[in-house]
Parts: sequence; structure tokens; C-alpha cells
Amino acid sequence: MARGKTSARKPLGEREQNKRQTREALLDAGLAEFREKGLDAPSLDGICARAGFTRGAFYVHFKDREEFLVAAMEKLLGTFLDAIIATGDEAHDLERTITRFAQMTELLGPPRVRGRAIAPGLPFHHVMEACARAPSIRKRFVSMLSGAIDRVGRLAREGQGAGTVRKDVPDGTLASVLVCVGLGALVALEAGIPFAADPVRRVVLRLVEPS
Amino acid sequence: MARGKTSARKPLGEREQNKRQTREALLDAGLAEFREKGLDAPSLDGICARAGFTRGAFYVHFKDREEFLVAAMEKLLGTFLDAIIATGDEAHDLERTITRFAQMTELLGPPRVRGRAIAPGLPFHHVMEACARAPSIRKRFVSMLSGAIDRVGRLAREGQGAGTVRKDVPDGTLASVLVCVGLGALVALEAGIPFAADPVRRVVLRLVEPS
Amino acid sequence: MARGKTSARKPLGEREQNKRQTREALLDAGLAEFREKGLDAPSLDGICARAGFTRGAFYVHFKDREEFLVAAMEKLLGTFLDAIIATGDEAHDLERTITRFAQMTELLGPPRVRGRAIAPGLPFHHVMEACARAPSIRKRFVSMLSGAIDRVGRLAREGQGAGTVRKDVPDGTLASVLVCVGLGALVALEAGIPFAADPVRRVVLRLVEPS
Amino acid sequence: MARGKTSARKPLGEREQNKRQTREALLDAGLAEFREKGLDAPSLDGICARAGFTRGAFYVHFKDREEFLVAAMEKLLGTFLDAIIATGDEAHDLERTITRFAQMTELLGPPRVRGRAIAPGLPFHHVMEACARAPSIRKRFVSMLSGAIDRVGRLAREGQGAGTVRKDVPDGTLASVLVCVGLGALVALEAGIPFAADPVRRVVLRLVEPS
DNA sequence: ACCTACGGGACATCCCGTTCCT
DNA sequence: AGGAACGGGATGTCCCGTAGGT
Repeated sequence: MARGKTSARKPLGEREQNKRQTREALLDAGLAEFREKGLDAPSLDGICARAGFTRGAFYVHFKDREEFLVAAMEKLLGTFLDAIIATGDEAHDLERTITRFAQMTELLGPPRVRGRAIAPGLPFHHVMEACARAPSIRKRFVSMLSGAIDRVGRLAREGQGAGTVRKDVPDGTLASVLVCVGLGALVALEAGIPFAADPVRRVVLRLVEPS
Repeated sequence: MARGKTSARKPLGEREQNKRQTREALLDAGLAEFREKGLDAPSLDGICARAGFTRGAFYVHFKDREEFLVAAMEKLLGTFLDAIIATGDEAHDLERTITRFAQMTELLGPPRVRGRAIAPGLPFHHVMEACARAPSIRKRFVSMLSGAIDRVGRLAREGQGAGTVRKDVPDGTLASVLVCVGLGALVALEAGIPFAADPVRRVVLRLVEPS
Repeated sequence: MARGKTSARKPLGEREQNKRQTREALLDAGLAEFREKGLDAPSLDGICARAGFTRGAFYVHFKDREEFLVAAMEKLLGTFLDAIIATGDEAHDLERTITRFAQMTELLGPPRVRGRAIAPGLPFHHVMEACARAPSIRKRFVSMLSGAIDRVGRLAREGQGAGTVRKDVPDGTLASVLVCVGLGALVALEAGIPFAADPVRRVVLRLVEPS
Repeated sequence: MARGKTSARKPLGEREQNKRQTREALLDAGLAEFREKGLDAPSLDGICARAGFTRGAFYVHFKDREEFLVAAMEKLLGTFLDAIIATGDEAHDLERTITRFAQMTELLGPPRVRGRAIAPGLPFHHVMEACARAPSIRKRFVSMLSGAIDRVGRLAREGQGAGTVRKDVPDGTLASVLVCVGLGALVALEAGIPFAADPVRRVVLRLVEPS
């Protein structure tokens, strides 16, 4: 079909391209506002104005605020997943991975790949809020975490093979525990609990190494 | 006196008592609505109606919605603190405590003491949201978690003395790690990650026991 | 053009025309309510409902109640001015004019031209109240009265030339006096003072005729 | 009866006296607010606070705002009547009376007797507004104006006897005309019409003197 | 006699979602 | 596709009048 959506080969009629640009501009403006003020505070008027449009344009592209929020969060998480997956194969050993996972903390700030910010971030509880609202967001988030658990589990197995990780605990469950620690640390940091990240990381490493 | 309502102990004029009852009724209605619909969706009219009053009464007691929300969350967390502290002295060993801490998961449902619901609960991300909004809420939450870390740390020290907990990690940091696991589990459960709580608990216990 | 609604003379897009109709409908409903209940009693909800709209529409057209009131009074006085000016050239002699001026009393009732009501009226003290509130209203009212004084003055001069009006008083000041009598009569009538309009008119005519 | 209301001979129990003082304080505060902001703008809270009370005290003395306004206006007009009647017998001739009547203009400012302010004043249209609201006010106002007409009529008759006033017009109607001029001048001045009071007064005197 | 909690109405502001026009 | 009028709901403020306490 001439108007195929998936293929980027065709130069997309000028109309379609303009429309798409409008949509992306709205999403970017929305993400910026969400990051600055939260998920509920920003008004559609403000978001649209920021993108240089009015709500008239908005409702051409999105059914309502909810759908917009989902689209925006999907765009954000998609970027994250891309980033994490892209860097996933560099994960050589558990120690480095645990260190890296801590970087997910930077969901709190703009996520970075090799130091470059690749997308605006969001406070973690906003992500949880978004999960609670939209099943599609929740699914993405779950698959993201499941992927992390899988990767950590694989590294644990490799570590056990290499003798750097204790063998008296199943690798899968160990991965779950480690990811839990990461999530918990995220929460604790965001809540502002006096929390020394470094000693915690050292203790975790001690706990998993063979006696 | 003939006009004594229940007892003569409280010299709390009838006026003050009525006023206090009104305030509590509004807070309870608010907590119920928040639990059912979130922190933003419920209308003040709905909350007031549920309590059997009007917004006229509401604004006698609270400056605005924000102040009301803070008061409601403080009431909720206060109830929690009371419950946890009240049962705190029953915490004999780390294993039982870890198990108990898992009950904090029931922040998700109405919190219970010995099976009796003592207050309405809230999804965990609503608590985090509330912390982000009001510093006073955040402080309460932090002190609640700090208290938990302290208690777990004390138990760890006792366990180390009794030889049931490994001694090659500092008790305080170990406590932080364990609480992180708890918080992370909370997040994972709320997100709906396929997560087997029991194996995780067993692995955690294995990790902390002496080799 | 195919889409011309009535004629091609007005390039007033359908949008603008609809908007203008809404505005006028609100103003008319407001004037009706003001006439019936005074300037303060009518609620905006009532006015809008009477016009078949909601306050949502109201605030598209007017900044607040004050601006609406001013617009309504300007519309009313504008109608009056139109009516008086339109009939102004029929004023042949002072006697007839004095008689006619008395008709301004009908500011108290709907103003009429040749027996036909041309606009809703307002009690005179409401007009004064409106003048006190809004400078723009006051200016219109002053220019209306100044115009009346001018016209009466011109007639006095003509009468002096024709020998039907005494010449020992300046025409301009005489006009001021006559208009004062008219305003005073308005006040007296509205206050309900036992006041015989006809004898008063005869005495006034006697006072101005040459001895 | 011991508690007779009309007779002022008895020293009025302390209670009654306090109550009366409260009432008068409220009325005075109300008149001050009315003079400053009009009849509708002042809030009962503001009036009561100005008098050092709350609305609780207010409703002991007055049924509602309307009754309070009437009481306040009656107090004001009563003061006026007293002042005018007290000075009434000094009215020796028509010329002086016309001059004096112009002083009623000072209803616009605080009314004075021999230069001393004796009461707060009110814009004239507020007086008319009050008349329109409360029949009792209207009656007082009418009797006030009727009294003025009577007095002017008497002076006119005396002037006719003395040969200083033309005899071809009935004294009563002439008085009505003169009072109308006064009222009209009041309105014109309040509206801010360019209006030279002095020439007008001279022309009026010329019109009434014998040819 | 006086005070305060409360019901309740209105206003101004802000916002979302719909509809109609361009 | 995009803009703007409009319906309509919510908040916070201000106010009046009532009821019940002290």
C-alpha cells in the first residue's frame, strides 16, 4: 500500500508528515510538563501551548488526556528499553551489572547512555502511578523489569560457573532478590531516607560471594 | 451532671467535641475516597457528602484540599506507626520480623493488627505521591522506615550475638539491605511482576545466615 | 456563493455572527432581569439560563459581572439615545418639547417611540447607580443629558426670536433649569411624592412666557 | 410597668443599656460602611467587626440585613429631619430658602448645621435606592420632601403678599416646581453634568419675581 | 447576649471534552 | 487539521442566615 504505516521507505505525503510532527511535538511538550509538574498538574492548554497548538489539534490525535498520557509514557519507556537493551549485551559480570542497575536510579534524572541524556526522566512514583492507570504501561514496565531479572539471573549463573557467586541459592531467585534491592533503593532514595548507597552495594556483593 | 454525655473526665466543651467529630468524619470519608479513586479524582463535594456534611463545613476545618490531604495521610500513617510500634516488642528474631515486614505489604489493603483492620489502606504509590507533595508526610514516612531499619538492625545484632546471623557484614547496613528488599518486593508486587514471595524470603534468610 | 446564508453583503463569518447573537441574547436577558430585580439581585446563572446558555458561554464574552453590567447599560442608554435623537428633529417648539421630555419619565417603563416599546427600561435610581459604578456609563448619561440641554436651549432661543419665550434670561441657563425640573420631577414621581404633573407643566410654561 | 420602654425616666437596667449600646454601635458602623462603600458592598462581617462584634450579636438586634439597612437609614434621615426642622423657622424669605435648599446638596457630604457636620451623608442615589427597598424609608423621604414643599409654599405666599413674588402662579405648584429644580440639580451635580449652580439660582429667582 | 459551626448560594477561575466552523 | 465557542464540573473565596452552644 502506498500509505503503509510501518515502512519508512516512502516519503510520506506532506500531510501525513505534518500530522506526525504535530503529534510528536505534543508528546514532547507533554513529557516536559509531566517531568516538571507531575502527571496530573499540567493542563492540556499548557501542553498544547508549549507545542504551539491549541486543544483543537490535541483532540485530532488523542481521544482524551488518558490516552495522551499513555502514549507519552510509552514513548518514554520505549526510549528506556531501547537504551537498556542496547547496552544490555555489554553486561559482563554481576558486579558491573549491579553497579549499572543502580544507574536506573537515573530514571530519576534524564536517562543517559555513556553520559549522554537520551530522554527526559520522571520521578519513580510517577512511573508507578502510570502503571496503575494504564495496563499497557504496566505491561511495558513489567517486561522491562522481567528482562532485568533475566539478565541478572544469567549473570548469576555465569558467576556461579566461574566460582565468583555462591552456589547454594538458585540463580533465578537470587536475581529477584537483587532486583528487589535495586527497586527498594530507588524508593528509599526518592523518599530521602538517609541511605548510603555505597556500603549497601558492598554488603550485597559480600552476601552473594561464595563463603 | 445530667448533661454529661459519657463521662465527666473530659472537660472538652460539647462544642469542641462536636467540631472534632466533624473533622474526623471528614478525614475518614476522605481516606475512603482516596483509597477507592486515588488522591486526585475524588471531589470535595463527594467527600463531604460521604461524611454527611457540605463544603461549608469542610472549609471550617481545612484551608484547602492540600491541607486536607496532608491531614488525612498523617492520620493514616499515624495509625500505621501506632500499629507497628505497638506490635514492635513482639519482634523476637529476624526471621519472624522479615515475615512481619512483609505484612507491611498490607499497606496495600487495610492494615491489620492480629487480623483486625485498624485503618483504611492505600496503594503504595499513592503514599509515595503524598510524600512527594507534602514534606510533613515525607517526614513521617521517613521516620517510619528509619524506625524499621533500626529495629531490623537491632535484631541483626542480636542474631549475630546468638550466632544465627553472619558476622562479616555490619548490622546497620544489613538492615538497610533487608528493608530495601522489602520495599522492592512491595513495588514488584504492586506492579504485578511474576514474583514468588516465598522463595525470595527463603533466599534472603539463606544469604544472612552464617556460612 | 452557495454558502451565503442571507445575503453576500456581510462578510461576517457564520462564527462571528453566532457569537454576536449569543452576546446580545445574554445582554437582553440581563436587562430583563435587571429591570425585574435590580442590578445586584439577579444571579449570572439565572441570566444565562434565561438566555439559553450557561456561565461557560458568559465568560467567553464578559470578563466579569461588572463588565457585563456596563455593557448592558450601554446597550440600554444607546437605545435611548438613538430613540431620542431619532425623534429629536420633530421638536418644533418648547411646549411640545417639555411635554416630550416628560416622556423620558418612561425610562421608568419601557421607552417608547410613537407608542411602541423599543427597549426594556429601568428605574431611574438604577441608572444613577450604574453611573456611579462605571465611568463609561456616566459619560453616556452625561452626554445624553447635555444633548437634551442643548436641544432645549436651541428651542428656547427660537422661542425668544418668535416672541413666545421671555428674553430676560439667557437661553442656555434657562435650558438647564428646565432640564432640572424634568429630572426633579422624575425623582419625585419615582419617590411617590404626591405630585400633579399637569399643573407643574402649566406653571413652568407660564414662568417662561414673556410678561 | 417597671420596664416601660417609652419613658426615659428610669435608669434602664444595665442589661438594657448595654444592649442598646451594642445596637447603636452596629448602626453607626453600618452607616460608616454604607457611606464608604455603598448600600450593598459592605459585608455584615465587616460592619460587625468595625463595631467590635460578630454576626452573632447582629442577629440579636436585627432580623436580617434588610431590617438593619432600614434602621440605619431611618437613623440617618431622622437626623436630617431634625436638623432641617430645627433650622426651619429661620427661613425668612424665599431667596434665602432657595439658597438653603441648595445645601441639601450636602446630603452628598456630611450634613451640617451652621458648619458643623451632624451626621454622615450618603450619595443621593443611595437614598433613592433605599426608598425603593423599604416603604418605611420611602415614607420618611416623602414626608421630608413634602415638608420642604410646604415650607417653600408658605414662603411663596408670604412673598406674594409682600410683592416680591409674582402672583400669577399658585403658590403650592410654584413650590413643587422649585423643589423639582432642587432635586434635579442634585441629580445633575451627582452625575457630574457641567452645571453652573450660581447662574441657575439667579435665573430661578428672576423667573419667580414679578414682572 | 454573644459566638461559632454549618448549610448553602454566588462568583471567578481553571480545566476537560464536544461541536461546529474555517 | 486546526481553532474557538460552549457545556459543564471542580475549587476556593465570600457572604448570608440558622442553630445550638456558652
